[in-house]
Amino acid sequence: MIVEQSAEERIIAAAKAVFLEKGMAGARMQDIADRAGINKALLHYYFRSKDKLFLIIFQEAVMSFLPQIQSLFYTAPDISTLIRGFVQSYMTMLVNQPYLAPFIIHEINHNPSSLWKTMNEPGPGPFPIEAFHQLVEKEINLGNIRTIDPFQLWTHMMGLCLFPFLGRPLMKMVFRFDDPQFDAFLGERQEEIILLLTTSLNLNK
Amino acid sequence: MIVEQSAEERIIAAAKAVFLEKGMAGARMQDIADRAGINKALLHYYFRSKDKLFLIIFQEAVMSFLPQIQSLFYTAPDISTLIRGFVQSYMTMLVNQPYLAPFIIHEINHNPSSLWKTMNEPGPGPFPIEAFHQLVEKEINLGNIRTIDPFQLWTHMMGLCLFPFLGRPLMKMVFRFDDPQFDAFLGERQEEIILLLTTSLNLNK
DNA sequence: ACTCGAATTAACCAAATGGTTAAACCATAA
DNA sequence: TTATGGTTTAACCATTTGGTTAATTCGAGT
Repeated sequence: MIVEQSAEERIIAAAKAVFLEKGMAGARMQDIADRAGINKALLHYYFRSKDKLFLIIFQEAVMSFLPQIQSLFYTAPDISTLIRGFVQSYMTMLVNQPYLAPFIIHEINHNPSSLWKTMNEPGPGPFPIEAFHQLVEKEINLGNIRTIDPFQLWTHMMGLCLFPFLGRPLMKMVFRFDDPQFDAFLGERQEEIILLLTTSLNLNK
Repeated sequence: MIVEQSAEERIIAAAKAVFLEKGMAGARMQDIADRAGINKALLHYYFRSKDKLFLIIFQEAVMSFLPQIQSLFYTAPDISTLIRGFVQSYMTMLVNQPYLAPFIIHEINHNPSSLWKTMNEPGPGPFPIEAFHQLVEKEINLGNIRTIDPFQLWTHMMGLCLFPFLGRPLMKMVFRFDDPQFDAFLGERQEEIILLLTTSLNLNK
């Protein structure tokens, strides 16, 4: 059954699809209108310009995954819990929205300053890097993990999880995987990342 | 002193700069012409179209780093040597050409099929994933490293090295780093990646 | 000095693209 | 029934953009 949807909602959905696939520079207002099944003028009636519409989509994209991740960094009692929780929930979310990460990263790369505010202000708030920093240092002092720069560890966690989604087509070429094979690979990857990090940090006892 | 450069060379240099910064969709032929200090018609005189020019730049970009990496994967006698050599030469190259990785990955993501051939044929040849596969299995059988899927290990190596370059602006925001701080972070990262991988693989003896 | 072909440019063109306008449509309240 | 106000559209506009043309400049060979 088809759910009733207002024109505005259909526009948002269409814009999201087009922007995530083509990026700001590659997206076309006409494409969005066609996809939403409405006249192009209606786009400008609801959202004044391409930039305005893009900003809304970008904010929505950021909000759709940052908050849940951030809460983990605030609440996790120890590194082991944080790593497990992060890897699992982050990769699950990425599997469900595979275009999200490449989109956000690409747009930030091409317009860092103007999109910065968007990521900090009202919505998600700034990333709680301090909380993570303190947790890591606490664990080091307790002798639970080896000495490591928290920034390096954060980058490990992010890079290991994100890279397969940023470079999926490239990896499919190199590995000669089809989509099912790649998805299986992603499924196995969660435990592998957790294993890699915990063994190297001396958490495996 | 200014080195004499033919118009064609200046065009290539300008095109490289513009394409790497803005991507195919965001690049403008007029920008390239201005940057090269020549008339726009001359672009089409030397290179027929934007697509043709783009393809040349893309191929040049791929060729400027794939070959040296590939040779490592062919010649390394053991995993330990491969990891050290790869991380060091790969990250050095990325530091020197920070736009390269985001550019290639983004363009492949947006046109996988048509750029595929480019990456395999004449130039670099396909990535030697088999050689890597065999090396890893040999080391596992020799008991030198723990059991691990070679594809996962490959992804670890790539992701750990590449991610800071793909997400640099994002990370600068989260870490609140300026450029010197981030570069210092990158400098320390080489040894940290090597440490992470070797400890987790039981190579630290 | 002159010729000839390659290099270079100003001017131009057609299509694409973001955006606007004025009219038409349509539900609802008086 | 008919105002009324929000919604939707066809037609249009100005600018941008990739690409072309025809003329001009320039340098090497005669």
